[in-house]
Amino acid sequence: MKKKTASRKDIKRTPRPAEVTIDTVAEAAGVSTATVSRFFNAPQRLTQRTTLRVQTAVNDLGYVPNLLAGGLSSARTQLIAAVIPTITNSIFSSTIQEISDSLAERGYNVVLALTGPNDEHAERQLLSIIGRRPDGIILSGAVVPNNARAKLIASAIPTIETWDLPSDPIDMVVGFSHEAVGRAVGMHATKTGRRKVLVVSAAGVRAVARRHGFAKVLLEQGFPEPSVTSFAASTTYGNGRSAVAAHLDAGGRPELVVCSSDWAAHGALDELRHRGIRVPRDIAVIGFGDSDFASELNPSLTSVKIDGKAIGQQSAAFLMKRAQGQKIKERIVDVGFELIIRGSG
Amino acid sequence: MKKKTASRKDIKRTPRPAEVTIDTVAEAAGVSTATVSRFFNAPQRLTQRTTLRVQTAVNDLGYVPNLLAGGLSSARTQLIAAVIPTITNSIFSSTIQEISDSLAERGYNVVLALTGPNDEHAERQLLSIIGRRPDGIILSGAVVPNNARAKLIASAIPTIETWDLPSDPIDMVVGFSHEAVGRAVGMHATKTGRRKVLVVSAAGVRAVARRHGFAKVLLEQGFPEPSVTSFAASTTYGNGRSAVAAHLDAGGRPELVVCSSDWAAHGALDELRHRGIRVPRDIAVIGFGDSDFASELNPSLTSVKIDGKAIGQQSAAFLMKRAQGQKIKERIVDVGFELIIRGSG
DNA sequence: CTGAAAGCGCTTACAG
DNA sequence: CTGAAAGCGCTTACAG
Repeated sequence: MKKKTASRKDIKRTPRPAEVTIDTVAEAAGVSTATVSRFFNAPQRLTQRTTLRVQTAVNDLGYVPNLLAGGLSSARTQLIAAVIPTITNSIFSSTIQEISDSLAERGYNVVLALTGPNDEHAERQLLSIIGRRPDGIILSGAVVPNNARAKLIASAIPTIETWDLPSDPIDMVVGFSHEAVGRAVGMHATKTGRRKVLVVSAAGVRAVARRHGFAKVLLEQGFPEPSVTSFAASTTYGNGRSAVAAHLDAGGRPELVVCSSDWAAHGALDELRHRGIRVPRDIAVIGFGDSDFASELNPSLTSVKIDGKAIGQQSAAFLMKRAQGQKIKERIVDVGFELIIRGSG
Repeated sequence: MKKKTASRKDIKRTPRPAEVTIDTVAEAAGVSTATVSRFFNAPQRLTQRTTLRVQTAVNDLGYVPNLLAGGLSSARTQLIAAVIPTITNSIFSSTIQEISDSLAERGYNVVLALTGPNDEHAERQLLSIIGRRPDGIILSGAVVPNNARAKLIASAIPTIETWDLPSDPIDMVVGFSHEAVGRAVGMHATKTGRRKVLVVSAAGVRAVARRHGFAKVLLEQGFPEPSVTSFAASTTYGNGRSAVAAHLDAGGRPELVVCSSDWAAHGALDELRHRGIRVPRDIAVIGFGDSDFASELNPSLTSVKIDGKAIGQQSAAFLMKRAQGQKIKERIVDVGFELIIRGSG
């Protein structure tokens, strides 16, 4: 015996809510779906008359092409993945902003992978990102677990490591040497004769690389090894204040405070002023990042400028070249950095 | 006569680079593609023996499911779109971070739409985002052009407007009243008897709403209308300094400086100290956002705290409810705010 | 618990 | 310049 429901008209499957598809548009315009597709992807191939008819149908129906279907069909998703540790206070924002801005008019969007606190989280994010088959992946400051790294390579998705110069690159690189930054700051410190140094630093690999480059130069010049106060995440204003306060309270008498961010440097400056210590006469302060406020402080802040926007531009250019099937000979670009010496020492 | 190329073996189309697909895995595991699909989406429906076979094949082949195909087929993309003006110095970061974090383990990713400087740019970003058929759209601080707004509504994608309480919501809302924030600050100002006020404000609709709420209370209490220095984008440290400097240089003698961001307030504090003006004795300063450094400043900064993380949590909860097909009765949530009175007045 | 097969909404090589 | 039709890699209602 048939079920009651089986006797109802022709309902076989639970129907999806009707979507305006390319078929709807094609029918309304009296053309084939191929023509509607060309209207969006190769408009120069249509006659004016055809263009007009499709345009009208598209407008009337409010049609928005389904990019999932398009991407699946064409193997181009117009999606760029940005892999960063967190989005909050990210020093990489300018790079991502630039990538988004410069690729937006070609229809690209940026999808985020926030690798977060641990490897499992990072791994899961990376895998789902690979599953979305982006046309490019930008890695900035994120640690890629080994398994994810292998799948990344196997995926053959154009990948750009940025804000660093990895010794064993996955694919393309647009960055600078953190070690070299540390050495440059170290040269400056030794040149100005500041022997006793407090370093306020994040614990990430890149901040540590800067710290090592810095210490290396000091030791080479016969200076004592710097004191270090380390913080798990990127250093904040409060970190700078408290690190300086604790160091001084413990009897430290530094001649220079080097911070892994301008925020921490700002905090250091304020703590020193609060204690009536003169900058740079008694103690010099150096930051990192050359934030918008660095030049506005009193005294203005010596810092290391990284051109995050240029990193974004170069990365976008790399991806567009790959998208056009061009080979890239020089796949590693060192954008360098600039030590900007200002009033703080 | 046949073309030469036509006689070569069976080449009909330019083949794509071979991808490891669900078919590859199914064959290797000796099961159907349906079973492989279930391995990922409904593992509890498989026997242990089957699970093991599929698992092995997946590992051996390094298979990563194509989420475009999955999304197209299931009409669930596991993609959440975050629509914000810019990613640089975004006050909305905490909200997006929270959404990403809380939805990550369910396989969701966040795709960005940076609406940017003008309506055309915003429109294009929104349209391509709609084309990606996200399972939810979070709007924060972005202005949605009318045409895009219509398509958004037509798309039937669950949409949440955040960080505001729009009078004519698109769908769901998780935010607070900027007007009410302004009034609260105004009440505080009148209570403390500060009659002459300088407002340092961004020109965006929300900053302006706060400013209006603020001015309204002052006028109602018989206080004079505040002076206003307005900036196009969100206010920076430098903006705060220069606005205060210009105002004082022009002969202004305010008793209170209200800023549309903590950064500007920080700049205002520094400019006042630089001029030997005591805070809060001579002039009080109030910020907005309760940034991490607000409580660390000297004097500590009075500010308005918005719980951006809570906005993200509530938004994620809304989306998950919708994803499970639940109806939401109360679609507008006012998360409120908190005026935190500290040392600066 | 598992499989065969239809279908998701596009793109594109061919043919005309 | 335009169309018919195969194919992209999945999911899922049915059937067994």
